[in-house]
Amino acid sequence: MNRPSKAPSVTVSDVAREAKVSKATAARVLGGYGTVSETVRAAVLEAARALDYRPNELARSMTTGRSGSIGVVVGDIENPFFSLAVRGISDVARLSGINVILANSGEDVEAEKNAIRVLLAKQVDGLIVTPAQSGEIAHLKEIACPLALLDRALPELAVDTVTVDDRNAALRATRILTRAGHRRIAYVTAAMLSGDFRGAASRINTSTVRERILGFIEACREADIEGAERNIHFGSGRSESAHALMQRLLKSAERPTAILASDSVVALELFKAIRECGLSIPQDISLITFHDADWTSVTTPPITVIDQPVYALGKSVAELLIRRLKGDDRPPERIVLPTTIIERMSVGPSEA
Amino acid sequence: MNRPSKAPSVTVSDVAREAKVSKATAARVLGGYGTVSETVRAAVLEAARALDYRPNELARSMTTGRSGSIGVVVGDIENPFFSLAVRGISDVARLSGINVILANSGEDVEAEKNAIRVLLAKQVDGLIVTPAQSGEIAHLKEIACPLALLDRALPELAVDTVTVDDRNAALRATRILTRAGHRRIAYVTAAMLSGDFRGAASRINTSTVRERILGFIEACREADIEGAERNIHFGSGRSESAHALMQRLLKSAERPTAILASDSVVALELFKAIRECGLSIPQDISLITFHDADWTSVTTPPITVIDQPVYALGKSVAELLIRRLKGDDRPPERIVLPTTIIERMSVGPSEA
DNA sequence: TTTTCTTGTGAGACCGGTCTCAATTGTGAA
DNA sequence: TTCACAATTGAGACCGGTCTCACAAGAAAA
Repeated sequence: MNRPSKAPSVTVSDVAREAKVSKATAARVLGGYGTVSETVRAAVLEAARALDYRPNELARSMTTGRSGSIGVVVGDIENPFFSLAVRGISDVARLSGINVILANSGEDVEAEKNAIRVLLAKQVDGLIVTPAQSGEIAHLKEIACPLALLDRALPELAVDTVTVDDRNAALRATRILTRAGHRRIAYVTAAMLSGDFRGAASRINTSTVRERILGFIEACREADIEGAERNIHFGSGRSESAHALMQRLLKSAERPTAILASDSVVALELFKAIRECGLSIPQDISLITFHDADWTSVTTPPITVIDQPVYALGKSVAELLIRRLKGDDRPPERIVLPTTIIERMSVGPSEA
Repeated sequence: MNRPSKAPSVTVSDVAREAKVSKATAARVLGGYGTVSETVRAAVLEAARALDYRPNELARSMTTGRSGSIGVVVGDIENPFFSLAVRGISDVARLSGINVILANSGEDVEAEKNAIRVLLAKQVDGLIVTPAQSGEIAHLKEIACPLALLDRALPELAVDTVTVDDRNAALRATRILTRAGHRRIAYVTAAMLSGDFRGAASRINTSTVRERILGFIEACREADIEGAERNIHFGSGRSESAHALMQRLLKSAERPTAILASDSVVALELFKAIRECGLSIPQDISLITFHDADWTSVTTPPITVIDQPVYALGKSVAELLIRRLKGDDRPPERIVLPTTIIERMSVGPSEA
């Protein structure tokens, strides 16, 4: 086995010769199209078995124009949020006999562009993307095959989109914090901001980020907290700089008494940073995070989370995309899935 | 944008016509092979730009026989162990301009067979597999392209393989437990066992599982613990039945005072089950797990783990496979990466 | 100046399938 | 018995690239 060189693969012609029929006929039974008599069908099948014929999907795709696979571009496959969503996508795809080519953008637009280019060159039938940045979406606009957006909507892009009710989720979560008496509340996200923020949330194009911020600000406003915009911290992923940023935040005189984290990776980093600073949850600081990652229930204290239907998120985009692949041409749909908040033990009353 | 129907894609011929050269010449500059004069090259490039030519990777693959992509079949992409290994693979692949088609086997042999069939039909240049079961490997033997094994070796299969020193790791971890005075120690793994076990570890074909068990038994033997074989529990994944199995284990009269878990997913389930049973770590029960998953350091108490170089594991197999893709034909290599144990707070002295 | 290489280019086969179209045969209807 | 029509089958074009081969032209060598 394992001859790295050429695999003298068996083709339809070989099978046809063996079965003593024309290439066209053999192709018909092997490809499962057209009409063939039972006798001939049996003969061809037998010949195929004898020769151990395996169809060349590439050749098939070339003529049909369909490759039977979809491309998925996510920010970071290591983030359990995406792993789970991808599972949802894969499961649905498998049921339709479609397979998934996965690409990682690392939340970098250039990598994203490149991944899309490669996937398109591979003739994927459709694409599911979690756009890394909001500013640059020209490359998404010019995609000539069905496209669906996962978790992050782009208002300028009229395509199938599945998100969660981020704004409302952020609003409710923040309210839990304000009602516990907190007034110095920070929102910490891994998202990068292109350009300057200065409170103009409407300028943020990525829906997920914008909506959450709007919800956060709204809750703060309800509680008469001013300048909530200043407590929004971008770019807090798993990097060195992010860690430093968190340390600075936690050690500042204006240290927040409560934090809302945009995903479980950020939350875990925050959790560690909080501990490193000798602070404790929820006495010194309260924490709520998006995504009910599996570890959030086993920490001490367990973390209050915004439970997003992540698997369903993946499942839904995949269904939307596949439906479109099958020729459906309704106007683009924007599905918003509901979230629930699981209150655990990481929120305490404000000391201040 | 987004016409789901036909994309009247621009071909080499179109570019050739536009540039007023032959198809062969246009193909030469577009494909980057052969020799072309500067003038003509510029003209073709210009025409390609004007027409927005995008190569059809499929067509290219068909003639060259190489698809420029490798297939990766892992047990469960949701398991952080695999996500991280896949990251390692992707990163290496990207550097070589190769992309990765990912498939999930769900640790099921039939799904694995199917995934491999599909990937092969898509003409992947090589395969990286984490074999789900040890018994059935016929489908792996007959793979006609370079194959590399990730994390699990198969002695009968002479192909490039990268694993960790499972036996030694299990040995050292178990010793920590025996030296703390534990005598009722359980090894809990998600692996399924085909057929009966009855202590004949040598009958287990999957190296990872077998080696760990051997290391575990060896350590028990060193400490004069008899019947360690009876304390090995298979099939403890994330399923309902697994949960029931854990509950039973923890509530039995012969409840172990220490547990070694085969991966972080199993460990997390165990951690929850232990808590549900009203037991505490490390007072009532000690716990060590394979894989330094990120959450293991934030629980109370933090978990002692066997730190596997997961990213390097992925990186190495990918390098091995790609080297072979490039024509290297040395005999198959079996790389064993070292592990280290990170002692945290989940191991205490035995009460018994 | 003639011969021998290079170098650049075009024509056309080929990869392994799908699919159109025409030809052949068999069948029930007229 | 004759004809329209359905069912089967084969021949060959085609998808969009790559690649071999022959040939022309200019450069270097004799």
